Amino acid sequence: MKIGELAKRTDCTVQSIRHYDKEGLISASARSEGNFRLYDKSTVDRLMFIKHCRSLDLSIIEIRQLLQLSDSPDERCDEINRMIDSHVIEVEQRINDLQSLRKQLKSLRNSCSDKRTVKQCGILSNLSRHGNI
Amino acid sequence: MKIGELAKRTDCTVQSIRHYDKEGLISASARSEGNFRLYDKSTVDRLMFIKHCRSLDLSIIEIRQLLQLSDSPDERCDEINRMIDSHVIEVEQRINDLQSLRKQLKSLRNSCSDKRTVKQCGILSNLSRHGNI
DNA sequence: TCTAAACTCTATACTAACAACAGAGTCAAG
DNA sequence: CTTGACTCTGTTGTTAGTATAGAGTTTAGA
Repeated sequence: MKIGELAKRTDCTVQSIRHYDKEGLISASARSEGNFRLYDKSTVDRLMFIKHCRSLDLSIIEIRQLLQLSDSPDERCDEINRMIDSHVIEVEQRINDLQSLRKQLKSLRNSCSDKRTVKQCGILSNLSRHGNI
Repeated sequence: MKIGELAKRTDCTVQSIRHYDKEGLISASARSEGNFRLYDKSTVDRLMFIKHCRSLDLSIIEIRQLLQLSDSPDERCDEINRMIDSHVIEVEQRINDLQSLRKQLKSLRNSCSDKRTVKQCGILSNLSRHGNI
């Protein structure tokens, strides 16, 4: 099948498929006479796997590792577990950062009511606490 | 003062100051004979303001708007309030997304114990639920 | 006065994961 | 045999810087 059909079947854009191709996550089983990428249907599964991983925000590098690991079915899967563990930690760190950011923004927002002028704006004056901008 | 001193006083890197300069957030009051940027001390405050905004994850575009607004002290500050409001909403959206992501990753992680092989790995098999990769 | 170190300049490439083109070529239906 | 849909490669843009390269400037000490 050509790239357009693969895109439809997996609900990916053609561009992102080409991107994954260039990054080596998938590869065309052949090229047509006119140089079109030809994929076989196993690529649909592979691409769904990639999509699933991306939806979990795994990076292309991490996905490449997973795909490589799946080629060594008899090795221990510690690496996979570790990858997910460290990913969870990263996500939790980002959540914490954002929650603290949210707090700061909320308190900043509370320092001004609507219907003031820029000159009186509590937000602006808080943002420039130590001097005139 | 030259860019190095400004960097020290504000705890910014020289590069990022040049970046803000290029983006029009600050500007050198003059250039030395040898083409070095010369800043006056009001720039310290302006740069601290910018740093503060960046620490709240406001974009350079938003900061530029704030700086422009501060030049019109008698206008209403609605825009500023709205900017912060929408920023809070964005942050909250990102937090929600990440929390759902965290849940998925946790449950994925629970599908595999350490000390299995890749072939038996619950994580990998979950990631490729609908076919072989 | 000379020189070496420290500083600064511009310009470019790099980061992640694509999206959005341009300009060209290919293919299928009518 | 043409037209429209599809595909190709390559380039640029996104964010907010960081990290160079290679050149020029300034300052302190000998």
